[in-house]
Amino acid sequence: MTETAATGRALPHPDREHIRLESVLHALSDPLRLQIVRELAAREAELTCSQFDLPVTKSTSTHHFRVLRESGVVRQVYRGTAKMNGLRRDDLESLFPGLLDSVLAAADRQAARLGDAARVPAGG
Amino acid sequence: MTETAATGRALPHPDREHIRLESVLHALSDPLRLQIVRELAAREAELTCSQFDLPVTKSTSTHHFRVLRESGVVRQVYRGTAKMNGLRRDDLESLFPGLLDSVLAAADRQAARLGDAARVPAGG
DNA sequence: GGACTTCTTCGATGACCATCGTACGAGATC
DNA sequence: GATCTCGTACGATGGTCATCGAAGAAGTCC
Repeated sequence: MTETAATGRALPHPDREHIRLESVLHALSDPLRLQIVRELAAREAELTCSQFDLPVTKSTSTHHFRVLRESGVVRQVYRGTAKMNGLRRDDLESLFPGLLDSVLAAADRQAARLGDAARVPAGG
Repeated sequence: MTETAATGRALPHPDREHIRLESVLHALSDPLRLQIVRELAAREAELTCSQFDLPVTKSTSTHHFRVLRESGVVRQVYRGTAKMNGLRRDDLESLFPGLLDSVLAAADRQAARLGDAARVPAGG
């Protein structure tokens, strides 16, 4: 099958009302995690952890995804052996209107300004 | 005199183009620092360090103000023995349009939601 | 000049964090 | 069931960070 596993392992997520601004800002203040969120936003789709080309080992990668999940920025769901990551846009928008978009726009701007372009903007 | 000292001690600030989004987010991700920024924004004026009622010692306070200054969030200027703190609204707005306001609005919203009200919103 | 106020600097401390490597667990495929 | 892929868990490590207390520097006021 193709939709077997999502049932097996469940991951702990904070409820919408437990998401804290400080935690979200902290999650986004790491370059790697900000990068992850930017790609997630740019693709507007759920992505597996391994689809991100991160310059760190898998352990470290797991760590960063967990920080993003525990802060309420992303939602993670198992699909077979893969773990799908999706931005919690609705929850964030409801709690902090405009915040995520401001941060994403700021990140795009800064990337363009610093020449880090060719990463997310166009969509690869 | 009343405007003697501003000349004496100068404090290092990042130029506008050296302000990094990640550093700003990191600076804002600490509850105490976010509190400082909220008060600064609410009062729309420069405030001395001691006008903030922070539940920490002066050393710690100095530390937090320095993080805010070095990340480019606030501008600090000596005025006699006091140190005036002002939000770098223009610089931040120019670099990251809408970001600061989103964060401030998010902070107000969260404070209201969590019952931390009576702090900044009304202005005392 | 002496006392007072305001903030700084230094050293220490305990917490947290980003990183790694290795070993393991859960599904998928054959 | 063997094997492969994807991600987790654990332990270690080096770095940063928030915090404090005590001593000091800069300015103001009498």
